[in-house]
This record gives sequence, structure tokens and C-alpha cells, in this order.
Amino acid sequence: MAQERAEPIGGEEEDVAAVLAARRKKLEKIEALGIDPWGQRFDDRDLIAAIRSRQSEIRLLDEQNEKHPLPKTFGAEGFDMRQWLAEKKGKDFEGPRVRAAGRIILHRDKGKLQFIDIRDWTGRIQLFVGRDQVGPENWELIQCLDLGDLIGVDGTLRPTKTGELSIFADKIHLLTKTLDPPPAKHQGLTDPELRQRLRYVDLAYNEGSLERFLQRSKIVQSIRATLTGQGFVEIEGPTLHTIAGGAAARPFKTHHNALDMPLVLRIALELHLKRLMVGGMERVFELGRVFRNEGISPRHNPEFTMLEVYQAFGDYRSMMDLTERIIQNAMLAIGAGPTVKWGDQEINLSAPFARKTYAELFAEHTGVDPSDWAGVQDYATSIGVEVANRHPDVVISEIFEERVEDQLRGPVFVMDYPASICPLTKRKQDNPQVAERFELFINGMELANAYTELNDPDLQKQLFETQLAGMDEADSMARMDHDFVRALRNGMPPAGGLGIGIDRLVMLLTGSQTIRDVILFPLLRPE
RNA sequence: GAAGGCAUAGCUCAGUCGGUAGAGCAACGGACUUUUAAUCCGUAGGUCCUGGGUUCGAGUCCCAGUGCCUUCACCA
Repeated sequence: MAQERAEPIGGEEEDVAAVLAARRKKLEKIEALGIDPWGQRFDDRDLIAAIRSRQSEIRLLDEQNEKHPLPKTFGAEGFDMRQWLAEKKGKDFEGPRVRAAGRIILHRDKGKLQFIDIRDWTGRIQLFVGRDQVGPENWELIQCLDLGDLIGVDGTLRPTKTGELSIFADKIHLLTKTLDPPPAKHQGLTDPELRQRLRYVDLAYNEGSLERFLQRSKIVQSIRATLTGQGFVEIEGPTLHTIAGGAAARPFKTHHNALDMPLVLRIALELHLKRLMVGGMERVFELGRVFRNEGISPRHNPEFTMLEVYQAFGDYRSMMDLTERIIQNAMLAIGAGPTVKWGDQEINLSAPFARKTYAELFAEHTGVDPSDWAGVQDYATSIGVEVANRHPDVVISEIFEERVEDQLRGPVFVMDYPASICPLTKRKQDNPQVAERFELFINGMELANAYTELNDPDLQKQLFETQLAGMDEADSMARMDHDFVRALRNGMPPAGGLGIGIDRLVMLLTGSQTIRDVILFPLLRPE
């Protein structure tokens, strides 16, 4: 029997699974009814959220034709519609005429009556569809509907006898037939690979997926509004760079054919934004994609979205205030906060955030004063960090990353880093060993990074050179950029600069445990 | 890049000691005009990731490969 079925009769089409074949069959039937299965323009529809808000217009007519609005408890837990109808001696409902469009996400067939739940990007609502109400012609079409199809409906907004706000359909319009069946109706897609590969299916059917990305859009919008509201100007710098500067990361390499020139995709926005400050853009930012040719993890995607902001005549302290404001406003924009959920933890994001120095935190978590080199060496050895022939700051930095960062529940601004690991940062006036830099940590995750920007061209050149001398170029953040040094010779104002990882901020604000839940199309191997 | 785990129906998953494939949902046929993951009766649906091997016999054991997940490494 199985062999008979597998026998190809008319080519590949005979191989399709029965589920798919059933939808094809309905497609043909729809065409036979003279209806375009791919739909047409559908004007004047109401968003489902707006339709739901019109439930206050509904009136119940009693036996004396007196009109009663729905009680305040309608829709609430424990509300008994039948009981209320009996009390009021209810006879009939009057409700506003509405027109909706959406995807069929649930379907209950009760013979000559069907309940269809549709969803648009503002919410879901039930349709009450009766054969006698829509007429025999439309009923024929309704028999051809499947889960996942896009439909429109004209009808009246009213509750059912069991108290569910519904659109009582006069007519169903087919807007687009769906040929692939949707995933399991309650679990949706659970395989994370499939959710990313078939993002459209994930968005269409998985609870909260579309909402999360709409929230991302609101967060980004809010960041732009916060910055432009404070007089910052948004620019678009080049994505193709000749030198991968501004960060310590390996770039993606590419090539320009006509110029026969090697190019890299940018790994940071920094150096071009600073050039713009030389040119007189006193408050400038870019919100865009950067690319790093590195590993993939729950917190890393090879391309990610970065915000960098520069404010002439400010310093890293100005950037702390700005960071707090950006995060507060973003939180408000999606109606979150002041606490957000992160796994089983609650994080309070109320400003101001704690401000602690690197040295303080180092001492707090290791019991060793970072300026006590002998003590640091002992501690390093005790936890297996290499000491021999290494700069003290490099050893300290490694211990910090290993022992302190993960412990920073935050939010906390970690201030004043060892200067030798910060080649683009101004040193403290009274202590050239310390750089005016902070990183913002929340739940062990680095979310923001800011400097008082180094604007001394000679020191900048020297830092590029010394870093290059001691390090594998691929691992250094200080790749010599002669044009950048020339820019500084033309006078860059003292300034504060800030970088925020947008994907990580969205993770935090939406409670997403992995960066792949907040990036629409994360990098995947080919299928 | 390393180690471990996973890969079975359209989807979500079971599959015992190695004995020839199971459920729920979705689909198909039927009943039902106030259902809420509707219910009830019936039917159909499989390259058990790929390729080798062991065996009388492999979804199950072994080897290799591919993809995903987790941890680590890399990483402003």
C-alpha cells in the first residue's frame, strides 16, 4: 500500500503530503467559486485593538426594549453572562458595525456555526460565523478556510451568550490563502533553529514574538527621540572601512573590484564620528549595524546594532547622565519598569545607577588592592592567571573580567579603568595611569561603554604605535589610522563619547535571554 | 575552535532488553447555530538527519558527516 502511494504518477506534485494536498484542493475549489485566493485591497478596516475598545457602545435590549450597557465586570474573571442576561430579561444586542482583517489562528467548527479567532498586529478577536447569517454563497467559501488564512470580516460587535466579545459576521472575505500549515496551535514553533529560520512563522504564530519586535522598534524610536530632543544630530557613517578601527575585534574582509582594493566592514562607529566633531558637529550620533568576525553566543551575533554618541565639551560623566536618561525613556516607551524581569531575577533600573571605581570593585571582589602589584601577582597565581612578562594592567584586567564582571548585578557604572587598556581615552589629569572611562554592567552583561575622548594627536599616535609594537595586530583595538591622527591635529574639542549595545539593551528591557530573540534574522548556517 | 546533549508524522513529543512505528494537535469524511485548546464517531498520514558498519534482524549499538542547543574559548 505504501508502495502504491509512493509511486510517482504525475511527477513531484504527487509527492506532497496529504496536509498540503488538502490546502491545494481548497485553493482550486476557491478558484472554481470565482474568488481570487490571493485577495485584493481591503479598505477601511479597523484594527482589532480599536474594535475591542468599542465594546462600551454595545447595548442589550430587554423585553421592554430598554437599553443596557455591558456591566463593568464584563470580560472579567467570574463574570456570568447567562446570569446577567436572565436578570435583565435580555432579548437582543445592538452593537457597532465593524470591519476587521487578520490571520486565522484558531477555529472551532460547530456544524452550521463556526467560531474563528483572528489576529492582527494589535490583538485577537473571535468571529461568530453562522451559515444563515452569512448566506449560502459565502458559506461555501468559509468551508474552504484553513488555519493561517488571512481573512477580512464585516459584522457587528457583540458578546456571545457565554460572554466573549465577538464580531458577528455578515460576510467573510478571503484575503490570502495559506498553503503551508501552521505549527502546533498552542506550542507554536519551539525549536529555536526553526524559529529563526522561519522567522515569519515565528512572528505570525508564536505568542509574544511579534510583540517583542514591535517593542524593539519602540525602544529604538525612543532612543532617537531622546537624543534629538537634546540637540544631537544623527548621521550615517561609512560601513566599508579601509582600517577596522575603534574596537578590538576581527573584521569581515571584502574587496572593491573597480579600485582593486581590500576593504573591511566596520567594527565600530567611533573614529568617523570623532572626525565629524573636528568638523564642528558638536552633538552627533549614529545608530547602526557593526560587524565582528567572531564567535556566536547567546550574547553575540556577528552583526549587531550599536549606538555611539559624542558630545563636544562634555566628558564621561555627562555620558553617565545621558545613559540613564536613554534607558529610562526606552523603558517608558514600552511601558516597562522601573523593574524588569531577567530570568528569575528582578532588576531595578531606577536612576541614578550606582557609580563605583574599577579599583574599588576590584578590591571588593578579590580582597586585593590593585595598586599592590605583589598582592595582585599572588592572587593571579592563585586563580591560574598568567603573570610572567605581562603588564600589570593586563593581569588586573584579566582578573577583573574573570572574577568581578559576572558578579555585577547592577546596574552599576564601573569607572576609571587602567589607562594602558584604553588607547582612545583621555587620562585623568592628576593620574595618567587611569583613564576616564566607564562601562555599564547590568546582570553581568556589558551594556554601555564610554570615555572622555582622547584628543591629543601626539599621544594618540604614540598609543597606536606602542599598542602595535606589543600586540598581534588582529587582537589590538589600536590599529594605526594616520588619517584619524591628522584629524586630531586639526582640533577635536574635548568630549564625552558613549556606546550602547542596542540588542543587549532590548534583551534587558524585554526579558529576552538570548540575543537571537531580539534580532529578526540572526546569522544561520545555510539550510 | 573544544566538550557534552539533541535530530522520529505538517507541528509538539513518546518509543522498554536490538524484533520491523505510537500519541496529541493539524488534515480528511460524518454529527452539532453560542464554542473557548469545543466535543463525539470514523479515515489517512513515516527517507526514524545523511552515509557506512556490527547483526538473522538497527529508530535503538558502533564509526564518520551535517545541523541545532548548552557550556567553554574567541569577543569593548
